[in-house]
Amino acid sequence: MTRQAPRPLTLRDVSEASGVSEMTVSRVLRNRGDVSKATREKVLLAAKQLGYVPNKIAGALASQRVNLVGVVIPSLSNMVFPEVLSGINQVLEDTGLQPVVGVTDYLPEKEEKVIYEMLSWRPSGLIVAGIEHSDASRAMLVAAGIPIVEIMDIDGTPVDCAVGISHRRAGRMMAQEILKAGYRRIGFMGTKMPLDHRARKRFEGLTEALAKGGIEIADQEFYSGGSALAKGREMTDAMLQRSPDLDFLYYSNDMIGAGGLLYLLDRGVKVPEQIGLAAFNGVELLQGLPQKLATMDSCRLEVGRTAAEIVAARVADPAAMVQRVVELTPKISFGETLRRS
Amino acid sequence: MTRQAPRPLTLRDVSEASGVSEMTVSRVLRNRGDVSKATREKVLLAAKQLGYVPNKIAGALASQRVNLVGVVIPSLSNMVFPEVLSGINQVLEDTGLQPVVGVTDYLPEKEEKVIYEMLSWRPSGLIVAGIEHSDASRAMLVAAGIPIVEIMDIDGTPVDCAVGISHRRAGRMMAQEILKAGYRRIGFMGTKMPLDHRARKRFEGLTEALAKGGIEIADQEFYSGGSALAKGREMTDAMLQRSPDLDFLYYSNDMIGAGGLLYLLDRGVKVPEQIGLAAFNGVELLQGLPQKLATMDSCRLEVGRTAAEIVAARVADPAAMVQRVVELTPKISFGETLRRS
DNA sequence: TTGAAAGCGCTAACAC
DNA sequence: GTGTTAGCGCTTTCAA
Repeated sequence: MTRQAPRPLTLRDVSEASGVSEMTVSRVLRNRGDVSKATREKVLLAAKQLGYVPNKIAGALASQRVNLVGVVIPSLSNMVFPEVLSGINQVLEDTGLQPVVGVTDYLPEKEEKVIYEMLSWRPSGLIVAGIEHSDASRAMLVAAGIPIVEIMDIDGTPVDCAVGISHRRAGRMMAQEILKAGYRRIGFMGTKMPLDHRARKRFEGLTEALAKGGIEIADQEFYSGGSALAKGREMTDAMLQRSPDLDFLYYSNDMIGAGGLLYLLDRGVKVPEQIGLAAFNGVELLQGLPQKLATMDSCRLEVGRTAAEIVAARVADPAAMVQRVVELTPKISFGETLRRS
Repeated sequence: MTRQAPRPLTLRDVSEASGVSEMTVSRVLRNRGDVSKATREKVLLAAKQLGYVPNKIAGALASQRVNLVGVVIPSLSNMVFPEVLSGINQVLEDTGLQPVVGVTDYLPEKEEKVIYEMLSWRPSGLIVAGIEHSDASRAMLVAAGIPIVEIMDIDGTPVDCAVGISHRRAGRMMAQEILKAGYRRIGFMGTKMPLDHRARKRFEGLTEALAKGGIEIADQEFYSGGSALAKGREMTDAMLQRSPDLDFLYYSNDMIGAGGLLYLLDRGVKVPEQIGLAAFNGVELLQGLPQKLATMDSCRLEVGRTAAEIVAARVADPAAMVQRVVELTPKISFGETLRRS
């Protein structure tokens, strides 16, 4: 039942097997410096035959260089974060840098822990979702002395760099479209927001811009946990029971929006004539719904790509000039659930 | 624009600041050995004031222990893998072990690269999705001398341990239900399968068991890329145009199944009377659909948890007796799209 | 083009 | 309870 744990191979083993000094073996394996073709081949052969896998721990300690980039995100179950990861991956793949993911579950204490753990591996850079952090987290980030990119939100003061959209502005933009379309009795549904700062900012932007048009949110409902699609149905049902006169429903994410849409269609409600709908994120899923939901693109892939590019540039040249705050512009997609004026 | 990169703090800095030897500082910071309360507090204070973050690279090299567990999965955009990760996380959280994720995009060459990179960090264990690997990958896994758990598929010979369901059996189980319900003209839709061994095995199990009932797949269609929900619609449309006499559609995953269901409901097709439907995975999303789709649970959370438990047990005690192959049983959920006999 | 020596920051093992 | 010594497996630096 026990698997024998053989002593892992070292450079020395390859050195002895090939009759070449450890130093030269190291050079061959890293493609550094000039090594004669003959030596190179001897070394490569020996390494392959032995099945040698270099020890990056020792390498990193000796060279003081680590090809790791920490990525700290709140969740993996919300599809938006894997998408950001994809963008990061795409860019890092060509740079020799490797992302290492940490998940915080939206908890500041856990974020502290994750950041601490990551920094203890001395990564070359760190990408962190959100621009709000505990004092302790900020202090660690500042002291780390590596490129830090805060992503997905630019409403605040970044530790170092920030890439993302303004969620307040996104909320305002949607509010303006809602007003322009002539909707007046507006209901809001979303996650409980104490810790989801981006959802909160969208809500604030929305209410602020609606207020300028002389309108207040007529009803609101929050959820946490469970199947978002099902929650969208439930909340929509509950809200329309309570406030049957609503003519517009804004959902803080696409999944609950999709649930709401399916619910209304089931009921034979005419969308967008009787009730208009809009959501947020622009997830791919929406493409398959019976009716296209109005939403806003949160630029997830581009956020990831840009953040990774900044890190890569700064790793390559610590003095590189990079734009400190990159604001991306969410595009509204009107779909078929928002009356056009 | 440049951020000064201060020399990172070392144990020595804490030692000097606190007037305690490096060794004792190390002991305090790791909660090892007996240290007087007074010393401990002096050290902790100094460490906190300086903002010291231990260097795990040096620690790992010195102690020959790394609290990392590699997790190799094909994709992050397919929700099933984040769910497995959740299970792994839940268990590892209490053990001091940390998952490190690598993504292969279903490509064997990339899997090799990812495994190689991971092993070069000398993790304490490795969890790999799938039981099919290139010879090179297998060789590395065998030679690593650490606990290896292959997950999500047990139809094959594991390198070390395996946890998951039998996809062949899952395919057979569903076929038996389809036959029992009296469906006869069956269409299959799924991803292109050359590299998705689990989907292929489900397909094989399905056809095999149908054959025993004297039935052959009447039509089939494969896709890759794009929004799965939308693809489900498109494929269903295409297939029913081509083979209007089908009375059952089997989808190799829930997303395309959901797309197909929405399509049929749009068209006013009576499900499951006119056409029966079934899919695979048991994702949460299905809860919000207008009609509950028949599916099978792939036990993702439990797979993750069990794999992590095995790794944790073997890390704690390399001689620990663990079950080599853990077969979980997928539960059929009949939903409302499969006629009951 | 190759090799030898020194040391990265920490911990195991042993002394006191 | 605390300190000292000797590496961990590599890479840097310098010499040949």
